[in-house]
Amino acid sequence: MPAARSKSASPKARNRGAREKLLAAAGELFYKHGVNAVGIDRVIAKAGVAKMSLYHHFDSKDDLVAAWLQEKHAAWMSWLVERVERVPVNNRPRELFAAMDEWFHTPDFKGCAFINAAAEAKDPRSKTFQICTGHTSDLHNAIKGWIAASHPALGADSLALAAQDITMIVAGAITWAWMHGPDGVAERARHSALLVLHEAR
Amino acid sequence: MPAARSKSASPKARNRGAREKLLAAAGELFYKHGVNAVGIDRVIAKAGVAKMSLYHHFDSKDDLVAAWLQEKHAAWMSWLVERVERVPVNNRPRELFAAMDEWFHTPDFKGCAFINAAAEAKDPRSKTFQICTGHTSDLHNAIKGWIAASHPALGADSLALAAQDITMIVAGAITWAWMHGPDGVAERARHSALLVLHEAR
DNA sequence: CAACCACCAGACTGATCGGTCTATTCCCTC
DNA sequence: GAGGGAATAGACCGATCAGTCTGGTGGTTG
Repeated sequence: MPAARSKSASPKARNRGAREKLLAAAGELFYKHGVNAVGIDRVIAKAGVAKMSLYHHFDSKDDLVAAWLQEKHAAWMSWLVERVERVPVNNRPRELFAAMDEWFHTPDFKGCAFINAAAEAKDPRSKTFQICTGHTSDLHNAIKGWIAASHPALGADSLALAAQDITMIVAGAITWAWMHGPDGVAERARHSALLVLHEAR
Repeated sequence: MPAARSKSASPKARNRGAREKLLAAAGELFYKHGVNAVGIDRVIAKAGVAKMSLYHHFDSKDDLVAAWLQEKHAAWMSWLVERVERVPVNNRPRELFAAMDEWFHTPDFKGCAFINAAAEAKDPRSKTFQICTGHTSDLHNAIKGWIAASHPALGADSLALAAQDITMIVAGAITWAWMHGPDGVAERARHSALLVLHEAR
């Protein structure tokens, strides 16, 4: 969750970093209000950046949206992976839901940016939509890795199915936590997921 | 799923039904493209109705959106209830997922209109958002009723929790089916839900 | 017949949309 | 110190946004 603010993404670090400011502002606004509800002018105002700087770094609004989602995807996944994989392999499935619980209680939590963005995408073939489905696919793969490590006896098929089940449970929990509040949601999801996992063979 | 086309909603049935045409057109467009991506002009063009007729029946676009969601909520719930409750009580939990599977494979399926609309709502206190959360709450209650009938030994607390678990699983399945395609998704969700149900006490 | 009412077509408003263009300034590197 | 690239402010474009207003049509009802 905490934003990784380490090094400039620009190859040469001599500019004043309009790109980073744009991505940060766009991220906040798009996540909070939705992609279609936020105009270019509002983004550049929040970023404190000229409009031409935006179109210098990005081809279009869609391109900015895609870049934001790409970045967010990388940040979110690496946060989760780091968070989950610092506990022993056997505890990782439960740790996933501890991480979810923490995330759900973040002050600015507004559900899954990728599910939300996918809901606004005009075309399933758009880059935006592809990134969104890629996000859930990557999450599915990460979960598969974790339960493979904690349940080495599972065959490849059961593994993929159990991982899908758990990914769907996580997706439902995120949606529920956003719409009805975060309390206890991750705990319920963990309960369901561990049942699935326990029963897998 | 099939639209209930029975009687005119207007108290006096002598008009030509611009309101119904508007709700039908708005429903199609809003569900398919998202609320914020569809303008008033497109709605009235599709409905074949004058702009003033829209503002005669609805106060604003938000009001039209709310009316559409209300109507859709009522239609969807009554479809599901009718579908599930025509099988014996013991089969109703599984029948829920048979209904989901059928719905997921509908040609124009684009996920849950209420989850999608909630993602676009500008304010959690808006009427739109309230209808969306109300929708999932009503679904939760319906599920609670079904598992109460099929598992009469369950206490009130376990009942509510199990129903929440299953509602979250359904929500996750809807999202997954929309983003990754409908095949087999309901089957996986049913599997998880029946585990939850079997283990509830 | 006259009043009424739902409905129609379409012009119009002010704001905002995504995006382009010009002109200027700053700073870094040859 | 000259050149170049990244940044700036802000005017401008046509399109579209939600919403208003005028004026007219046709059918129903008193």
